[in-house]
Amino acid sequence: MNTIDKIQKNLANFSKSERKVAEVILADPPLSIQCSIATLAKMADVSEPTVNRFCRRLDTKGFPDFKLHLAQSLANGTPYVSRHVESSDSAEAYTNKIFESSMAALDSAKQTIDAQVINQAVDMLTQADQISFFGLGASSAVAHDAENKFFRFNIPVSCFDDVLMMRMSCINAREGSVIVLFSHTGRTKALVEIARLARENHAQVIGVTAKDSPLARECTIAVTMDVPEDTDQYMPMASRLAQMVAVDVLATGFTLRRGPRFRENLKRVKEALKESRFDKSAQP
Amino acid sequence: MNTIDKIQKNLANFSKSERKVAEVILADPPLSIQCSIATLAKMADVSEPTVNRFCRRLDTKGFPDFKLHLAQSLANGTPYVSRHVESSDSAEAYTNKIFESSMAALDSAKQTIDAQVINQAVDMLTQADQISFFGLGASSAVAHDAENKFFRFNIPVSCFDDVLMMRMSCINAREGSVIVLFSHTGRTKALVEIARLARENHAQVIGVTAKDSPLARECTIAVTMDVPEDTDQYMPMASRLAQMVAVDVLATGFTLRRGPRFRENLKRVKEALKESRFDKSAQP
DNA sequence: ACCCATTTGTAATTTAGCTACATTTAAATG
DNA sequence: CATTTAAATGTAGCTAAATTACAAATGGGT
Repeated sequence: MNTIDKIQKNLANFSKSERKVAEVILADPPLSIQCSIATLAKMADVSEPTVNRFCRRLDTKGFPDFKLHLAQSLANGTPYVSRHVESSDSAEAYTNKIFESSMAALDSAKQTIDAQVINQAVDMLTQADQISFFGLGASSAVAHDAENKFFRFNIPVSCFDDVLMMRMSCINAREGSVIVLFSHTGRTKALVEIARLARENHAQVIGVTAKDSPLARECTIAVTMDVPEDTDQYMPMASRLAQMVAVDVLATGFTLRRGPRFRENLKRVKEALKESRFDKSAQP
Repeated sequence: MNTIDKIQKNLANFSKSERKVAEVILADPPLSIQCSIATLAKMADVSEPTVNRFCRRLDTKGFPDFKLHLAQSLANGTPYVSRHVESSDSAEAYTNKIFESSMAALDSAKQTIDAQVINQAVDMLTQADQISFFGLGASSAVAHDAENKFFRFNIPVSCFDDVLMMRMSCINAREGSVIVLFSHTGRTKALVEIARLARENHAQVIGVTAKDSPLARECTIAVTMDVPEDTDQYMPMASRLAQMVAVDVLATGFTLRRGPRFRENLKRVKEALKESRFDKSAQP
């Protein structure tokens, strides 16, 4: 798929001259796509047809076609460097890497999320009398974010990042209660128990978590996404982002389902916030 | 940035023939990048130089360069339809659109963030005796997230999403205190006052906020990013994501600065969490 | 209706990329 | 170790694609 990866993978299969071409391209891909075949050949110290043959070996029609493919690999966030942060990285380097890997994670989440499940979850949320958001650790921020979002919809919402409070909340759950649980791994024992407890008390449970995890199995609906977690970091990064975007998706589905009159209400909430702000034109 | 959007936006500015070209391209962008200038001219029923002029009007060097830009726009899921959610959208449609616009927002943030400023902020954070994270509204979730992240570093951290608590915290600030403020607009009056108060009490203030905003001016260091907020939504979405990634960047810079022994400590924190999880192999 | 500015097309020029063939290099076999 | 043969690389010529310069046409404004 990715042309850069493809080149790197085939490095061994290339001939000596072709490898020279590969190295020149890998050294600075963005430069390469601006070069003509002649300049690139000169840079790699090979002949033009060698460059052309190199392109063909990568299943492209020729040099221009190869550049097109390469350009796509370089587009929008697709990192052309290994996206793991190295201890020698400059501020610019790790900043870019983290942004790029975050985008890649969202792309992966997007590709693996099931719109059908989103639809069911939105259904459930729109029919809820009351919505609670639970998250522990890194996911607690996501739960807070969800509370903030759904609070604007003028329905009873609550949010807990504490197991005991979650428990108490579950015990008081009713038929119309919907509980949304955020967990990257879906293996946090406490949360799995919470999910079970909630269902025993007839609440509906939506889990935003890993596929086929213990938590997913305990939920009424499991919104699952594949997020490549950068395990080198010892900190969950990408998963919270994906969960937050999932919240955005659910919130958006919610407003769409509620219709235009409801969106007017949202507008009023936003207007109400304006007073607390400095005017954009005024220079304080 | 995005070439497709650029074409659509400039449709009105184009001349009659140029618009013909634009329409042919928009009708099937993937096809266009495979065409030569001659075939594209024929398809649009214009002359070749007209196509060339069209390309130049979009700030490209010529037709081949334009194709490169177009190819990038088409890459990795970047939608070549407008990414605003419509009320008629299916679950799949709005899910994709939200993920895509989130990625685009991060890309924009990445391009406008200043690594030099990140570096300064990391410097400041590593020298802090104590770090506090403040955020109101949608940014409160970001502040919580930051607290969670920096808590793992085993330094005194706190987090407030309440103006009164922020005030009290500022009054108790000392030389070594670093306060990180999150605000998308940078115009929330309360937060600007907090920043001033903090500085009056000799705390160092890092603002993750909008460029040239009142808040940015009150801070010791302002980490600013351009994030195209989808104002149709009446809810901040993209900005929180960008802020969270900024937190990741700062946290990463922090660990890198602290060196390898420090990272060992992080590993231990992670190991400690394992006990509270279901084993991946065990099927409960 | 005429003039000027803008737009569009034609034809020529330039440049880039590709093909066919020659040369070199390396490998394999007697 | 020599010789043959296949693979790899380069050279030169050719084709097609893109650009430039200029001319024709269109359209607004006086």
